[in-house]
Amino acid sequence: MTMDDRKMRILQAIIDDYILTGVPVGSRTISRKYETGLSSATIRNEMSDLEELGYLDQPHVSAGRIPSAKAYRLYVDTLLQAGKIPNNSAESIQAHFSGRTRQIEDVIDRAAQVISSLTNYTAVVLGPKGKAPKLQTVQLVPVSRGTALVVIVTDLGIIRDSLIHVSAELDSDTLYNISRNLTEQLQGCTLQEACDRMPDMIQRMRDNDEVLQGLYGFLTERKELPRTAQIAVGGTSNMLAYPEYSDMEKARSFLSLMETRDKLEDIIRGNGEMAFTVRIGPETGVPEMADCSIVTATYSTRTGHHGTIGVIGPTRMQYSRVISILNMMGHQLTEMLNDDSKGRS
Amino acid sequence: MTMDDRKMRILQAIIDDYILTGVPVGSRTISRKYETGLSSATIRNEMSDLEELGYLDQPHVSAGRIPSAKAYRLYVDTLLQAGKIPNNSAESIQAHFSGRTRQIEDVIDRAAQVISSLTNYTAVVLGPKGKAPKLQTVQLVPVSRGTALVVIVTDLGIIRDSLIHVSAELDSDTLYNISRNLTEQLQGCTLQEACDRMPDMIQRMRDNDEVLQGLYGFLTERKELPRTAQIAVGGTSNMLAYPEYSDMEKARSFLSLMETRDKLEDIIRGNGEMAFTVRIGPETGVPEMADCSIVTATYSTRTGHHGTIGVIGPTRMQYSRVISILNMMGHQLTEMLNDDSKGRS
DNA sequence: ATTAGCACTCAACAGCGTCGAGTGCTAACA
DNA sequence: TGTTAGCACTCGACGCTGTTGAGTGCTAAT
Repeated sequence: MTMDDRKMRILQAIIDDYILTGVPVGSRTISRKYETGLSSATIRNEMSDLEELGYLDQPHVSAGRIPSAKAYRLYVDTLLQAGKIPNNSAESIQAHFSGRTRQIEDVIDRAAQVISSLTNYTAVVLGPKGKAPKLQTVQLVPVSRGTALVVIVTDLGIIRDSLIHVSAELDSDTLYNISRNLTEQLQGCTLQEACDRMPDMIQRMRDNDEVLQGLYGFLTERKELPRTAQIAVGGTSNMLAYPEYSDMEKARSFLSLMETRDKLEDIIRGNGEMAFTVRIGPETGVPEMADCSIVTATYSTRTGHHGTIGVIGPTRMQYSRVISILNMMGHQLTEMLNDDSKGRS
Repeated sequence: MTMDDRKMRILQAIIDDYILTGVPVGSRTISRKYETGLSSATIRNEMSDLEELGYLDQPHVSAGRIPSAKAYRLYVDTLLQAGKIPNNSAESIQAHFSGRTRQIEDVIDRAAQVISSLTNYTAVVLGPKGKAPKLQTVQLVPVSRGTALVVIVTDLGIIRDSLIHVSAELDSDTLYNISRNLTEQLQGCTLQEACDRMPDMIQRMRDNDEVLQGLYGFLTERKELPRTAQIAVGGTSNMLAYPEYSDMEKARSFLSLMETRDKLEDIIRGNGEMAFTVRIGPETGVPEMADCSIVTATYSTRTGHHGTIGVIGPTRMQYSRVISILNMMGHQLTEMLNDDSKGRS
């Protein structure tokens, strides 16, 4: 027995209906609402076949069928092949980003909110990441007598700042000179390389021992922390609205997963820099998400780093809608982050 | 009829038991577990009195009693009067802050996590706020040809940064000179004052028109945004574990409240700078939190600004434990933020 | 190949009795 | 007068039962 066109259409109808209602769908429903040409009995036979082929599951004998992960996979694949991604709601996404100057954190945060409110699922947005960021500028800003703020600008645009102690005598000008010196010597280095070079520099620049030591300590601490990358989550409460999560225990474990940002980042970041990823149920590799799907898209910055935006929802997700929205949002972010007049990367 | 000592002890016992179990408590339980000297019948009479006085509610006639908000209020008040705040777990809080250099955001975030994991309730931590922050330093850091990063340090320590456009000719030194100039003129101003002065300055410093314009735009946008103050939430999923929230709809509205940071800030920030606040049930003024309590404490920075830490839990919260933990944490934060060698304010 | 008909299955739901925790009242007691 | 024992009563929780309805699978007819 093999998959023919009619089976395909019936499967499609079943999936559509299930996505809509969330209730196991029976042969009668399909015959009435979708495939008008056939009687329920015929549909029944086809459904029986589809079950044997692994596309349908039956919660129990006298209930309707629900699509299996395999069915969703097929569904999504044909969806993507056909390029059936509607392009509506473009302007509405833009409308949500009204302000002009924006920090990357704000943008990410906002994006997560917009996506979640547009989709009614949970949205996750990850900041840009990729090859090791390169130093562009190092600057020491005097704050008060004896303390200075370290500002480090990388091509990722991530500013890491921290107070360090400096001797009280160092005035603004001196700090500036040190900064220029440092910038010249370290420009283009990765954080790692900068760390490696510091001991050497400390040797040479005897005078400003204390400053450099402080900076060194700062760098060694920060260099291994791309972990605390920007991550924003929106609409976690949306998931509770779906009957899939009417089980409290499930809901709890899901929410607590959303709270542990580290794990969440691993899950979302996932496989590389593909434009799209759709992981369905078990494909997510996360037991807590056995009946969730994750759809991700990427955006990129001027400097060639990639960020990820993702939606987490029940397996019976409105895939085409979600993919469309993520698509739009990806473009929108890429645009915003590459256009300096509006934002910064 | 009036409140005597025995009634008080019985009420105490009822509250303790209810906090422990979450189940309406009956006269028999009290007679057996707590007030061994009296029979259940006596307790019953007393409970009947307590109900009449408004300290107990009866979910239905043949169930036990549960404490009313008024009872919790009395309970907490006597608790605070007696100064019965245990001082354990001090070291354990310290242990959770291991790293050295820390950004305020990290500290806040971490604090929320620590509190929520220690209490098993939901924790909210607000960054410092108070009188309008005063400018300390303004610095323009060159990023790439034609763009510069604005770094503004205030006595709140909040660094607001944004890219602005500058003419490509301006090199690092020029930017530095402008920065020094700006710093000299604006030091000690509030953001508002700085905004007011800018037009004047733009007149005078013709040369650097573009830079100042950009800065002006930046300031006007930022000055009204103490709203996006730092706020961190931890352990929202904890609440789902309490039977109070076994109702999905309630849980959802609670979670969605936790997601709208603006409202949340208003709720937590609450009344001024009192060392402690305990708001019980209706006292919170938030309908979604009709059966929640909110306990808050404050911490302060070297510069006299105050931040707030809060715990949100069911009305039958372990008040003494929570208050104790918040107390410790408040001290800990105050200490960390005032000690420059460990953190920065 | 499709369809109509029929027997069968099973979750959901409502009704019913039982159980047990808890109350309120009254009468007896110290 | 305050305390206690006893008893009738209430009411949610639980388990059992029968009914209903959606849905299937099979078979025979078209």
